[in-house]
Amino acid sequence: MTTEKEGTLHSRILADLERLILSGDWPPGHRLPFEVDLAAQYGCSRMTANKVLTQLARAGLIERRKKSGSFVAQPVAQAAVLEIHDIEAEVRSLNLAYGYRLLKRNILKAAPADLAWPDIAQDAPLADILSLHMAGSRPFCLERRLINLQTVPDAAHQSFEETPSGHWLISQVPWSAAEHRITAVSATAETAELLDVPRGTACLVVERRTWSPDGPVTLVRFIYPGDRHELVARFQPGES
Amino acid sequence: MTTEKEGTLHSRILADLERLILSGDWPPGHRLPFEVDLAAQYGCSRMTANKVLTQLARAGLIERRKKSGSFVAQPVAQAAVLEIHDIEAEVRSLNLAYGYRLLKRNILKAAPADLAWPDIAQDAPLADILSLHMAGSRPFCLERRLINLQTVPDAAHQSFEETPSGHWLISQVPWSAAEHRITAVSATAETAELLDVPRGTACLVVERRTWSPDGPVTLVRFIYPGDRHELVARFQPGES
DNA sequence: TCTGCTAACATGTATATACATTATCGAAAG
DNA sequence: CTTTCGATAATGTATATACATGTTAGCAGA
Repeated sequence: MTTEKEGTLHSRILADLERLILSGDWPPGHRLPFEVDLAAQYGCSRMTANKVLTQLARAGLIERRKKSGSFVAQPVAQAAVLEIHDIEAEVRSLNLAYGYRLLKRNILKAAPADLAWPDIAQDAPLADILSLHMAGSRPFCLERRLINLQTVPDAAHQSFEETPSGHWLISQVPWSAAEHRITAVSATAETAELLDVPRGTACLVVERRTWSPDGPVTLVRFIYPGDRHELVARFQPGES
Repeated sequence: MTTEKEGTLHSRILADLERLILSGDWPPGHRLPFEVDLAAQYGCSRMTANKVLTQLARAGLIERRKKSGSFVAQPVAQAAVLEIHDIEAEVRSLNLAYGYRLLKRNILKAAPADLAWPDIAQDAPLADILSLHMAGSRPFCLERRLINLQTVPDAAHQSFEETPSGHWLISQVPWSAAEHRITAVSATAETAELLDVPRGTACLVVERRTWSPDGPVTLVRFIYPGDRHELVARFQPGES
């Protein structure tokens, strides 16, 4: 009855239930108390219990069935949150000076042969931008970006000489869905030279496709020297 | 579950606000109506408006400030969901036969020199397991795992000759927090031989640390030949 | 026995209300 | 002119209540 936790009733109930589930005391499939019982047990109203259980259900920890009650969910496939940082912020967090260099910029009348973008028509007009992000005096990351000019026509008139295209795009396109593919490759001769690493160095490749409500926006491929970079993904059950 | 039906007031307001934000009609920084105004506008109570806004805030679409109001969030740091699949399921989804081979299994009285595990005391007893996951007749992924015997003492008595240690652990340790680090490396001579790839091949390395409520559970490093594997992370605004 | 209706039960959604919390602004005090 | 302090505005949390919805169990009737 006396839970040592401080704070709101809501968070106290939440913490209690989470602990019981995460610790395994309540195994998957176990039925938790009904809303009315929870309310009685904690001396709160059913609304409060309902909100806690709803939140647990959203977090995927429990499953709710009408008439039957609420049950501890089966531990499903882990979904970890991968934070894709802004490159400039990432460099600065390493206490290094950030630099940006535009290497190439073309307007294409059709998709390039060396970078496939499945969502795009073969003859879609594209901007094709190659640039380099620097950390201090060393190359940090090579960026190759295609922008769909049908969705973002203004990109055709941007030089991207000073501003990284990613920054500019964020200010243009509101919210978007994204998909990331992460692979490893050996640096080709060209890549190795641009990144100033030995040829064949293992590199981390992050390919991101972005959509806005209006359609595909951009495909961007980042190449990081693998020994100097890592992505971090965290999984906390019952977060938020 | 939260797949609200079309009819409910809650979901109608939610859909409306989401559309306004995602479409860019309300750009980042824009202040949305106060709870009382929303309630008036939709003819509902403030509680209902509050729940909708709370949900949008949890989804990361808006930011709430007392006294000031609620504002459309900046679409900056993208947090994408990385699905960490079970290896066996992953292999089977490629329509290949899954195979497992235990290569080495030791009980250590102290942390090994070649695989750092920051959360663990230097003299902690560990199980050290090296195994290979096969897809068809070819090596798919090399797994090196340390298990903290203080948290999972039973691991000392498991041979892991037939069952991958990951499967066994899931049945032992209920739920857990995890952190993944993803990097790229060139295959060492030993790695290359085990994976049956040329020496120096770029490989994707996924290192996962797992905690249970009782303490650190396991550190595992998966090495995939980079040209045969990719990780996928998706980001959908307004989920959960 | 099988079917179909009903009653109950648990959750889902919504309302009105109350008071707590907190950031901000402006006015009073130093 | 600066600091402090309180009023105010907005959100945060909680309550009691009401009715809707979907699911199950059990009972009635053919």
